[in-house]
This record gives sequence, C-alpha cells and structure tokens, in this order.
Amino acid sequence: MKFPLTSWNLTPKEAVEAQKEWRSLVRIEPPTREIHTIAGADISFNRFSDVIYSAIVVLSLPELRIIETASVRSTAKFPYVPGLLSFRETPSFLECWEKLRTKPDALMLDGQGLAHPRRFGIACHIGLILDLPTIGCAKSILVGQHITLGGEAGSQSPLVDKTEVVGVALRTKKNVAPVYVSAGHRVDLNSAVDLALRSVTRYRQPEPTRQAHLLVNQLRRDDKG
DNA sequence: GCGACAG
DNA sequence: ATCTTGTCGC
Repeated sequence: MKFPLTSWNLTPKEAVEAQKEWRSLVRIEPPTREIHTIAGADISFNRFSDVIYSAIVVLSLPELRIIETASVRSTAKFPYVPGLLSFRETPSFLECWEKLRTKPDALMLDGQGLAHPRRFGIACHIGLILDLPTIGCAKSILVGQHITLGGEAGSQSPLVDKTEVVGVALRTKKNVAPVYVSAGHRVDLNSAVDLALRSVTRYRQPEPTRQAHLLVNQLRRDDKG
C-alpha cells in the first residue's frame, strides 16, 4: 500500500491511483451479523463557500425509529470531482462519526458504492475505513445503464457497466425516479438492495439518508441565521 | 476530439 | 450540491 486509507492531502491524480490501490481491499459478501441498526449520512453546503455540514442519523430496524443523531460544521479541503467524491466529503463525515456514541450495524451513504468507474465509490471508501457494512444509495447514475423500469414501487433492474453488474436501479415509490443501490463494503448486492427496501417508507429516498438530509439542511439553515 | 460526469 | 414559487398529481 502506497497510500494510507485516510490520506486526504492528495492531488486528484494521486487520488485516482489510491482508489485503484484500495479497491482490492473491498469485500463483497453477505453481512457477518444481523443488522438491527442502520445509519444514514449526508452533507450540505452553500454555493461558493468551502464550509460544509455533515450529519449522521442512526435508525432501528425494522421500526426505523431514530436512535441518535450527530452533526458537524467543517471546511472542505478537496474540490468536487466526479469519481472523487469521497475525498471531499469523508473528512467531514469522520468528524461527525467521532461524535456518534451509537455505532450502527450498517451505514448508507448518499452516493455510489461499486457503481463507480474504478469500483470504489464513497460507500466503499468509508466502509473500509470503518470496517463496517456500507451501501451506496445515489439519486443519479455515475456509470452504467439499465433497462426501463416498471412504474410500480419495488420495480428494479440491474445497473450494468461494461458487461458488469455494478448495482441496481430501484423504484422506491410509484411513478417516481428510481434510486441507484450498490454494495460498498462487507455486503453483497442482494443484501444491499434488501437493506434499502427495508429502509423505505413513503418517500423516494430510504429513511437513513432522507433523515440525514433533513437534519443537515436544518443545521445549515440555522447556521446562517 | 466529443460527450458524460455521485454530491 | 445550491439558487427558488407555484403547481400538477396521487
């Protein structure tokens, strides 16, 4: 390993090399233990500002009751570059994670896992750092394609990139755009989709990331005044 | 060279 | 991601 898993002072070019190196560490397998709690994480910021807000919400399964929340205001030190999202968001996420007392059995990230050009999206990166089962649940595609989905909730189709199934397009709500689920670390695609489905209520986004999104935006607004 | 491109 | 009001549909 040339780069430690938590190297943040890298140039975009080095970051790409680091991802190629780290991707072999990712383990795609069914979760080791049953998952009774799942957390969702999200970040938010103001345009033209490097101040970013991060939030994590831990929920119980199958009740989906909020057990604990944590949030933090920090500074972004890496630009947004498609394919290198984790280098921008993870430092802030980790600060927030430190404040969390209840460590969840699994984590859902707003972004990709294996559905990434180098098969190393933010869900893989954070999963490796925390050595925790993680799944990516993105609102749009980074790589891959899928056939048209049925309009009913629960409809799904494999997300394929260059002959490889990297995730699943999942319609979580009737006649509403699907979300894209992929495995991060220590989970396989089937369990990732199952976890996502178990976390869905009446909205497009599963509760973990939806609640984290609501909380982080609340923090950002309150911080403005 | 051209188009695509998580948040 | 963020900038933003009303409006169409279940």
